[in-house]
This record gives sequence, structure tokens and C-alpha cells, in this order.
Amino acid sequence: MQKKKNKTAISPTRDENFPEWYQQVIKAADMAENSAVRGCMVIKPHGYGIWELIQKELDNRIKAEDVENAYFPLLIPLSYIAKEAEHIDGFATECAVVTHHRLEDDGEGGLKPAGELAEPYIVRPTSETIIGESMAKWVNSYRDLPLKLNQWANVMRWEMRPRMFLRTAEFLWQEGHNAFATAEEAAQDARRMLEVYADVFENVLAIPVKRGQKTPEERFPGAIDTLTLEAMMQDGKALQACTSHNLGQTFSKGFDIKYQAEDGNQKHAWTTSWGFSTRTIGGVIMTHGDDDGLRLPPKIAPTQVAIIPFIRDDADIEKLQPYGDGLLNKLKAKNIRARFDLSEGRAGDKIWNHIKKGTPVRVEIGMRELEEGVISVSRRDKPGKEHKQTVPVGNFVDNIEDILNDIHENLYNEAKTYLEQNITDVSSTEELEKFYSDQENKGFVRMDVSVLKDPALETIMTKHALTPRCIPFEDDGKKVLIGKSY
RNA sequence: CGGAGUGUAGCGCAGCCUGGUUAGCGCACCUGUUUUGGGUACAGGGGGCCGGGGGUUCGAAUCCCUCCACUCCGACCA
Repeated sequence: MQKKKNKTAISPTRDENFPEWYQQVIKAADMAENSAVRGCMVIKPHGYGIWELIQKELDNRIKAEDVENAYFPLLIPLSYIAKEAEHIDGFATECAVVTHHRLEDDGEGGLKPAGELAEPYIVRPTSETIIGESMAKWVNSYRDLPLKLNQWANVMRWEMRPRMFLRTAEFLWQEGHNAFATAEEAAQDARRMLEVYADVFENVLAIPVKRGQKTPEERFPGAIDTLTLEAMMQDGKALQACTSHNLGQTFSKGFDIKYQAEDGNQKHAWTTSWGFSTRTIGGVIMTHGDDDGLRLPPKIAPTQVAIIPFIRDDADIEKLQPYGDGLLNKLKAKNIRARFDLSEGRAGDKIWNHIKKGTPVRVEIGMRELEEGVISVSRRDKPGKEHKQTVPVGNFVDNIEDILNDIHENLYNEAKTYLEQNITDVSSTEELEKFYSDQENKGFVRMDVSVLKDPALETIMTKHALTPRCIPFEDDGKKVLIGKSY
């Protein structure tokens, strides 16, 4: 009867043990599980359904920026990545390397690699190099620019410490790669694509973010400028959500992406790259989840409205089925992702399953509702049956978009309040030290950007595992946010 | 890759220290009855290479060695 004592569907609670809570939410929501390969996960239908919805939203926005989708190979010749010193420096330690192309009998009942490759391939950790190689071929004149490409792909980084969604050895993402004739265009592009990401975070995922610039030490290997969105998880740690890089001429020089300008001279292009990954799903969990599990913002909920029948006997089903189907069809006609759950099983269990999976709206129908032409509506963002409301079917159908929007707003505002309340202004390194020495304190600290040149900073940062998260645009580059991060 | 911990049924755990019947419990699952509006109740039942390999022993979930995986704290990173 332990479950009855627990008022929460997930144990431990966030307060008791946040990392363990995170794992349990993923399990309870049936989103993903570990695979036989270290650091790699199986994304189950509910987790992948969320990713597909995120993809659709982001892909539409990317296309609206006149970027075209393409696909580049998984394997990259070793020589490509070796062309750019800074780049290889950043990724060398986490590259998977393909050295053979055949298997043969090892004489002991097993198999061994054979057919050693003359030049090994690496499994892409990112694709700047192989795309740069193509761009060099495709760009001849200033008329070929800008060239804007995106690919949806998997990449592999051999991580030392994998965590579901947040840091897996293989992950899914989109990587955009744009090339321009001028430095200004590239700089603007990096900033614009960051804004596309911010739009997805705020208006699709309901996650508030701080837009800003990375410090030089935190830049992407090979970038001259890295822009980031930093989100705050419910344990006060930062999650670097997305990054957009101004690569300057690093890769255009490394791969000879040259064009003939109007004046007839050969010039190197200016490039950007920008990525958004499945890590985001981890951000959704840690931003919105509660002690009953996942809470999904409606725009990425595979099921937005779950209709759950309360059946006493078989005679009920005959009457409730048309009632539920009627509601289901009306919702579908409005492009609401609704499901009518007529499967065998107890209504209470179905309710809890939807709670754990984060379904935004639950509708209960029974003989009681049927007789009065009403339904009972519960919202995942307002837990507890005291918030359950009984409304006429027509009224509910008319207002469903508003309800979903309201849930989105509510989740966003809750997270926004948390973010702002957990940013503390601090004016000296002594205060910084004092702040993080108190275990009760969490979140980000905001300091004058000049602190980055203070020799006293590094010791404190190392001691408390802090990093500069970003130099936010909203403070005109005068401030820096510091915090612990994932 | 360093430090710490954990691997026993789908999930959560006990048993291990002090080796010895058919390896237990709760939830989930199956059958039946009973119930039905935030996880009904009772009864019966199915499901385990006790993470893998090696060793010690008459005998290993239990002791020793060694791999592997997972989790946490770091270093590194989306």
C-alpha cells in the first residue's frame, strides 16, 4: 500500500532527489530507455512523438528563413576534420572512428574486423567539415550566395558521462550551415537563427530563455562568436539549449569556400552554423515536470486531449461510445490531437497514465455526463481533482484552443517566474563565493561583465563548478550570467 | 577519464555481513468474483541464466578476482 501513502506518482520527488526524479519521469512517461550500447538510448514512441512535433515546428521556421534541407553522409574522411586545427582540437577526444569495412571468422566462433581502410572515417560529431567541402564546390560567384543549408541528422560524440536526452553518445538534431559574401551578413544570420530558436523555446516549448553571447572560452571550436540560449532547470542549473555560431572565415579558408566578387576578385565566404538537438526534450522535462511526472506544453503533446470513459457495465459502453466518438470527431475536425481511450482497463489507471505522460487535457465521460450533455475536464498544469470542471460539450469544443493556449501560457509564466526569481545580482567575487557556499542558494548569479577579467574569479568558479553561461543581450553586454550547468 | 555507489521478475526493493530446503515482498500482469468518478477489494496464478565470466567450496545470489552496465559528484561537451 506504499502507493497510497505516496501522494505523488513519481518517487523520489524533485526535492528529495532531482537527478533520480528525472530518470523516473522518463521511465514513467515511457519516453526512452537505455540500449545495449553505452550512452545510446532507444527513443520510444511517446518520446519520439514529442520530437516529431518539435521537428515540425522548427523545420517550418527554418524553411521560412529560406534555408533548404539536404543530407550529408554520416561518415567523414579523417583528412577533412584534420583540416581545421581548432575544430579538431575540440572534437578529437570524442570521435568514433571507422577503421574496417568487413567482418571475418575469428576462428573461435565469433567475428573480427577485417579489411582495414586506407583512410579511417570518423562518425560525424557535427558536419561543418563535410558540408564545407561541398560548399567549396557549389560556390563560385557572389551570385551563389547566400547558400543556406540544413540537415536533420544523427551525430555521435563519445561522451564520458551520458544522460538520457541531455547528453547521449548518439543524438538527433538539425544542423544548419549558411554561407555569405560578407562578415556582416554572417553575424546577422547567427543572431537571426538564434531568434528562431528562441521563438521555438518560448512559443512552442513554453521554456523561457536568456539569449546571449558565449565568452571566448566557451565558444564552439572554430567559431569567432557563439550565441546561446540558456534555460534554467528546476534545480537551478543551466541548460545550454541551442547555439548559433558565427564561424567567420575559419571554415571557408580551411575548405576554400571562395567566390568571385562583383569586382572580379576571389574572396572567402563567411559562414555560420546552428544546432538544436534532442537534448531539448530533457529541458522540457526539467522545466515543466512535477512530482506526478511529465507536463507537456500542448504544442508538442502527441495527445493533447485524452477522453476517458467511466464504464460500469457493458450497457454503458453502447451509450458512451457514440458520446465519446462525437466529441473525438469534433476535436479532430479542429485539428486537435485527441484520443478516446476505450481500451480495457480501469478509468483510474488511464487517468494516472495520462498524468505521468503529461497529456495537457483530460476529459472524463460517464453516464452522469452523458445524461446532462456535459463533460468533466482536468488540466495537467493544474493538478488535483479540485480543479476538475464540468462543462457542456459544445462549450468545451468551442474553447479548446483557448484552453490549450492558456495551459501553454501558464507553463511559460510559471517557468519565467522561477527563472527571474532565481537570478541573483552580485557585485563582487567575495559575494559570489559567499552565495554559492550556501547550499540553499541556487540558480544564476548576474555580475558586471568586467568580473571575467578578475584573477580571483577562476578559483571560485572551479571550486563551485561554475561557468559563465552567457553575456545576455538584454543587458547590452554589460552583465554576465554565471551558474552551474548540465 | 578520476572519486563514490548500485546491478536479484516489467517497476521498486528485501535476502548477502554470519554460504546450505522449491529465492522472497509490494506494484504491474493473467483468471475469477466483487467494485467503479484521482491508483477497488478478496482469492488463485504466471513470470527469475540473482549483470557476464572465472575462482574458492561437498555446496555460491551470498566469499574472492575480473570484466560489463547504470547512477551520482567532478573534468569535457549540444
